[in-house]
Amino acid sequence: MLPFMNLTKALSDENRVRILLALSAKAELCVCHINDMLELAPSTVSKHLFLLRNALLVKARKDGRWMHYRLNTDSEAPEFVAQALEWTLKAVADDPVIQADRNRLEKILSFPMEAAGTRGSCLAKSRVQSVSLRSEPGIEPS
Amino acid sequence: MLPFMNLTKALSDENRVRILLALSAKAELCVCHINDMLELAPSTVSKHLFLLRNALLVKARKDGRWMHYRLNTDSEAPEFVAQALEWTLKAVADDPVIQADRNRLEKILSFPMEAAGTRGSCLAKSRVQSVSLRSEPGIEPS
DNA sequence: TTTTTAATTCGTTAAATGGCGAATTATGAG
DNA sequence: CTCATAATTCGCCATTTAACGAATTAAAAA
Repeated sequence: MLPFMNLTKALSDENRVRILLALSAKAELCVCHINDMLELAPSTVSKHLFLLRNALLVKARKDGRWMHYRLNTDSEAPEFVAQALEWTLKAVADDPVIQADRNRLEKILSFPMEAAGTRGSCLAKSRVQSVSLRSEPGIEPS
Repeated sequence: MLPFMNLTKALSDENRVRILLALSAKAELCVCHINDMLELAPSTVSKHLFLLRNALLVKARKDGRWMHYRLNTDSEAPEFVAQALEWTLKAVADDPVIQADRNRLEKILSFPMEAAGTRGSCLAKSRVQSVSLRSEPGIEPS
């Protein structure tokens, strides 16, 4: 019961669901990018990530001083976790909030020094000029 | 987003999950039987049932002064609700808490006036002699 | 009609949860 | 080594939520 309840509790917060969907779009994200996307304090995001990890929904990889999170789609993952992910991603993929997040993420990831892939990115935070959270789809690229 | 969050919040409480699994075993249950099974105040159970209904996980049918709840497996139910039910029932079906609930439910349902199916049952509450909640499977029939 | 009973609604309380900032830890840069 | 930065942990506050009992509503029984 406990693993299942950890999972449902993890899914019961909107910001945590937003994190999962961001990860579904990008395969792997640095914590600082998630911070930027959610516009929440790092300590808050850190707690969310802990709960997601505790629920086995995500895994973390340390790279220097950066932590990269990804969906736990590994084969060791329990089946009910895989099903939860599948279900969740499908259920909210088209939601306006999620679509706006995707747009924001693109902006955030494009900042550092061209598409370097991984690295040199967390300075971006100070530069992201408040892209107006949760504006509807047509935010205009630039 | 809101319908999905209503759903995950509904699933994030253990007692509500227990209700769902009880319904999965019996197809339809009177509120008073759920009260007995959970050993919670009627007002508490009522609120749980409201949240489950709000999440579209269950439906209610009024029969005289009794309310019968059942899983929402109707074809009108959104697909993500059906998937949530399928996922949930499978994930915890074998859990000790759920198994104990099943045993308790059998006892509770056997009380009224033989297997009348629907009716005359809620006097049972005062008669159920505290069957020791959450004892492991081997509770002994009688 | 009056009484009893099933269920819900309402009001209150205690516990859990989400949020933040400050302090801490770990690692790379100067 | 010293400083800066990414992330986490800790302590606190505001909000939410689960639980209860009392009051209310609805329907059958007396």
